[in-house]
Amino acid sequence: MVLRNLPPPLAAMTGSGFNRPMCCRYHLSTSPVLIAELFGVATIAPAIRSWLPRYNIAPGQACVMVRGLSGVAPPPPGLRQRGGLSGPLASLPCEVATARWGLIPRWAADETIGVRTINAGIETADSTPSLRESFRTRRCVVPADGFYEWTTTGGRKTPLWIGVVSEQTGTPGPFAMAGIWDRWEGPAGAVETFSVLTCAPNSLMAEIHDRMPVILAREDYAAWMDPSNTDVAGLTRLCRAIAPERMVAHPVGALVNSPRHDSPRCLEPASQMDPPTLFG
DNA sequence: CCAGACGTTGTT
DNA sequence: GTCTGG
DNA sequence: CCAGACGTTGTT
DNA sequence: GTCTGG
Repeated sequence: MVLRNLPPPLAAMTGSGFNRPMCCRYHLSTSPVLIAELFGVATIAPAIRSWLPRYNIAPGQACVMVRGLSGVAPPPPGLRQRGGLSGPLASLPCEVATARWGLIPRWAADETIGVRTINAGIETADSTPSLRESFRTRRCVVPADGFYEWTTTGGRKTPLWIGVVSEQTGTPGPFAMAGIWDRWEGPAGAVETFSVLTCAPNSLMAEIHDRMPVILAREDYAAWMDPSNTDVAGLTRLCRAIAPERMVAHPVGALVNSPRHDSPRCLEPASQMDPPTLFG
């Protein structure tokens, strides 16, 4: 394999491991309030206001999502101005809400299907029964500050942190993974869940995996989340890999391996010798 | 028609 | 709910 | 994704 | 080895 897009030390330690689900851990340290501000979202669900920064989010856990609201008129531009609402979603009624990672279709007999719907391939999202209705009418974005992937070299597994460079600032910052959601009525009440869409990888991600999460361009947020948008072909076209130049990756320590560890140390760059061996 | 599945990934 | 298999 | 469990009985 | 929990 030719490794062109990772820095040489990173390229040297990546191996061929292409048999895992995609994007199964991620990091969101930006607060929902700031996400709302950056995205131009007017509504924040009360339950999400107590969200604390997370550095190691795993499937099955409560997460943050942004979704379009049906039957709510957008505020007129004047009111938008007075409310200080700007950003890519200022013209679309949206809310920042919470949902569990692992989509449970509304018709499911039990919630066990949720362990297999962490990701949804864009190639089949509009045809497969579990995902089709959500793809057509219940699209969302899942804000993140980074995600993790594991790469195996000579039997040794190394976690990588992967970030996305903001077009505004030129530095890694919050980004939006494309998702779909549903609401399932369970014995203990309603459960809202989501799945992260995946697509074919760009050249950087291809060194690590054969899939990558769909990361939306800011100018596409509103079209993606508009519940009245029925242009399936157009929606599908939005779900393509972002440019590799907009991604950064570095190895991190084994701390992140356990979902019980959830601290800023999970992000800390590790040397390629990490974990240290007896003889360095 | 009913019954049963319904997902991701890749299968080194 | 919606599709496939029988 | 990784870590960790992986059984029986029956149930204040 | 395989499944669940996080």
